[in-house]
Amino acid sequence: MEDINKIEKKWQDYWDENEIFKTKEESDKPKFFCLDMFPYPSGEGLHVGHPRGYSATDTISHFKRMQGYEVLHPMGWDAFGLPAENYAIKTGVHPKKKVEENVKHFKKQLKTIGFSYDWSREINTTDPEYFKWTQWIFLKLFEKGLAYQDTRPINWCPSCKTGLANEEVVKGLCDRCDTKVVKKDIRQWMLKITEYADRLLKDIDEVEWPEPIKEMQRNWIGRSEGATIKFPIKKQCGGGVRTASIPVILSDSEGSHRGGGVDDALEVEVFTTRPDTLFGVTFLVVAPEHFLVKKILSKEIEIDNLEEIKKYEEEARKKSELERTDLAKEKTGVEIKGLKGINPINGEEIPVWVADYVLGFYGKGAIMSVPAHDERDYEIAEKYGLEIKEVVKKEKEEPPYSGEGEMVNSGEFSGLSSSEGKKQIIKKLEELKKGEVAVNYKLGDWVFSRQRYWGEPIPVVHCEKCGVVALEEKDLPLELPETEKYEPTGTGESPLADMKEWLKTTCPKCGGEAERETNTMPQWAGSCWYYLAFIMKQESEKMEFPASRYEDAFQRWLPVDLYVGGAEHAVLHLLYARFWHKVLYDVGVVKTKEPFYKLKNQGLIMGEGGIKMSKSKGNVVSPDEVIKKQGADVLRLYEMFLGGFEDRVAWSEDGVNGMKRFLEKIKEVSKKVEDVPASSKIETVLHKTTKKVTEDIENFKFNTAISSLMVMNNEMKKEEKVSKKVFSCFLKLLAPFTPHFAEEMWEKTGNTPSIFNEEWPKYLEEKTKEAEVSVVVQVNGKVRDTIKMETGETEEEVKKKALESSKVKKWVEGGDIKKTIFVKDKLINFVV
RNA sequence: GCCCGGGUGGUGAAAUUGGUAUACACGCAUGACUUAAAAUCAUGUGCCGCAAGGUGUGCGGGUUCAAGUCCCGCCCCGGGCACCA
Repeated sequence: MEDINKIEKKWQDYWDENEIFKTKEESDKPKFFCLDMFPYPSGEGLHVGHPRGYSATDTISHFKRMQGYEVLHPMGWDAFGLPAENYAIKTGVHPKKKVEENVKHFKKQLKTIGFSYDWSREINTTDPEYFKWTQWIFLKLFEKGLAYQDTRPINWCPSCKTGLANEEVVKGLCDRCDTKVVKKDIRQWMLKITEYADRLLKDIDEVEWPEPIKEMQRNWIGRSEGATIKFPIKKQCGGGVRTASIPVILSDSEGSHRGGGVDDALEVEVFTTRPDTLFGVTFLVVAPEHFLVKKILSKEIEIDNLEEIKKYEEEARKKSELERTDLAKEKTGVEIKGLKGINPINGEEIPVWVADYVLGFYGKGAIMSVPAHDERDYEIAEKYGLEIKEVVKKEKEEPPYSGEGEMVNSGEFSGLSSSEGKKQIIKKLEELKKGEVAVNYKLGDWVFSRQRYWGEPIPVVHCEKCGVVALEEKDLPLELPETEKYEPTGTGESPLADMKEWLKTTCPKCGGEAERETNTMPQWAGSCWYYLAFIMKQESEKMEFPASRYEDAFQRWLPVDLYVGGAEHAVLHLLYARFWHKVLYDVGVVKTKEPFYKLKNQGLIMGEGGIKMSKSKGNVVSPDEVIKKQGADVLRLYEMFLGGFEDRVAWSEDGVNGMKRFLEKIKEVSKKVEDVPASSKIETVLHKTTKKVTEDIENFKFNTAISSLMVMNNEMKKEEKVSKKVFSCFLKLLAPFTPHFAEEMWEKTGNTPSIFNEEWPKYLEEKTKEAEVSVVVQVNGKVRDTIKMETGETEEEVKKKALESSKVKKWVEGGDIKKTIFVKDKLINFVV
């Protein structure tokens, strides 16, 4: 068994020494950029999930190289982030040191599997040489006004002691540690990803990605078209004496003085996608966070039921976002008594409510309620006995009817279609200065700062005179200070804030005293542009400013032709990287709109029996073990064979053994290889197999490609002598899956290494057809016999021969043949 | 609730897109080799039936000479989204 490891090592060294897989920058060949999502080098090392994706890209890289492409197939390390830092806190070992160790281990593991990476392009996000570019891109974002500071309540993980981006919060929990996320007011750096929302949405149509991932990005961006509409708010005087109440227009106190005109009157603005239902509005609802509620609580606005509103607001505040958005719970709300809203289209007075099903952070934090045509509004209206007014003709459905249709009870707009009505009502509102066309997004700006040590320092200083000043290109990289204290403070300040010496600096603008920014970048920063780094990092050269020196290389290699990784990054890395790429496009650094042309997600590998692999269950399979026992090729082959690439699959120890057997059988066949002409039968098999393997690799159907290689091997096994020419072709087809084994067999059967310098076999369509075919004979659609015929036989001939068969006769006798269906070389069906 | 996937032997899975359902592999059974076991090799292996034959791709209908594949109505599993106005 040790043999296998030795042989594999032999070939790995051979490839290294002869630079077989090194990407040549000067090359006339067409390019192919084949990229894996680079790993976080964790202390645990590789698990079997990693090589699944990596084997696929490696197979494709070999395949493309043999087809005459210059392939860029690199690997690197996404090494900033919490695990190394947490380890440092526990042990005092500097994260840098831990990362170095982990990288070494990871790299060794990957090398043992024999992936054909061009290691001269290895990159690491924590190298100053690397992150000075991450910082440089930040400077570009800052220059363009896309990076800004803000203090607002953001998601805060009390366990990680840092702020989080929206994308990192899943169902109210921190994506990495599952701690309940809370809201916290701290100073943050934000990136204006919202400015790119439309382009991120539009351009996703142009890339070849799995549809579910595209859909997730579309949903996350969440564009909706509609209108904003302003509802004036009036106070009803006279408290409980309703009949005597006299409406008075309230002024907006933010407009300072009372008694002004209509312009500074208090208004509640709402966002709606259905302006066509404006006549059906029977009440307004504001979120508990709405400024109207704030004004009521601060007694700026007097109402009749302050206590009730106060209580409701308090309760809403206590609820987590998760509880707030739990669809199953019954909706609640309280009327704000003493206030009325005015429908701008018809002057109708309507009640105003507070309810926590309206979310403060979406749209305007307030809605116009149309119970006849919205489920949520309907629920509230039913519960509290509010008016329900139908304004869209429905066919037969029970209320609420939320579809579109002919407008009714809508004054001059009655009779219009919803879509036409939308336009006309918006037009009318614009004339009245009470509304306008609006587009709303779910996507929020990206909370970009983290209050932790192990990340890229944000390259700006705070100067008393000049404010926030960016560092200059020549001052990069801005490195992290050396320290032994990595603990997060938990106060909203990063541990860097305590490092006085590092903190103190001079302002690049005025030269006066200044302090450095103490927040660091999130882990996503480094992975936003790493694919570019692989292009820049040629021949192990350092990546140096200015950016313009890489223009030609970017032009040559972009976009990434194939990108493979897990689906879990759908709205994180894959969205962030697209955003940065578009910014770099605007800056003129890159010339393609999108970074990754084709994306494939590998399915999860489960443990034996389909149970999730986990340490606690003790069913984690280590790739090292498999390699040691069976060899890297068996591991690779098995991971490609065990199911559809994108499907979830379960590991099976027995299945692994089957792969080993397959390779042994090939060895047996190789003993029969001689310089003899190929039999016509095996010639056909070869052409068929070549066709199948070529097409299957292109379509990511590795499992069936391998099975067709097994079929071919079984065929060769039946032959007395195997033609060397045929066997050599077979090895070439096999090589992308089991590179070491193929190389060894290649040499053993008298060829000159490397097999990867060979051309990919071609097939001839006409040679994939067999001389003899078996034609199915059916009677009334049921198979009764199969007959051997020469390929291309006519209907007459087949019919004649078919009717000779006793098995067929038996079923045809005693009836007339009413109809005969004939499919050439396949089937004949008699209808009796 | 909505949007994607998917449901085929004992198991992982194939099926050229309407044309022999279960390729390939695992497992199992029997036999050979062996003192024995493992490994290996050979043969068999959807189900019912001694056989002829029947039957069979989640369930119920339909179209067709012919349906795993197309149409209609359900059920189940996986993933995503989910009070987004």
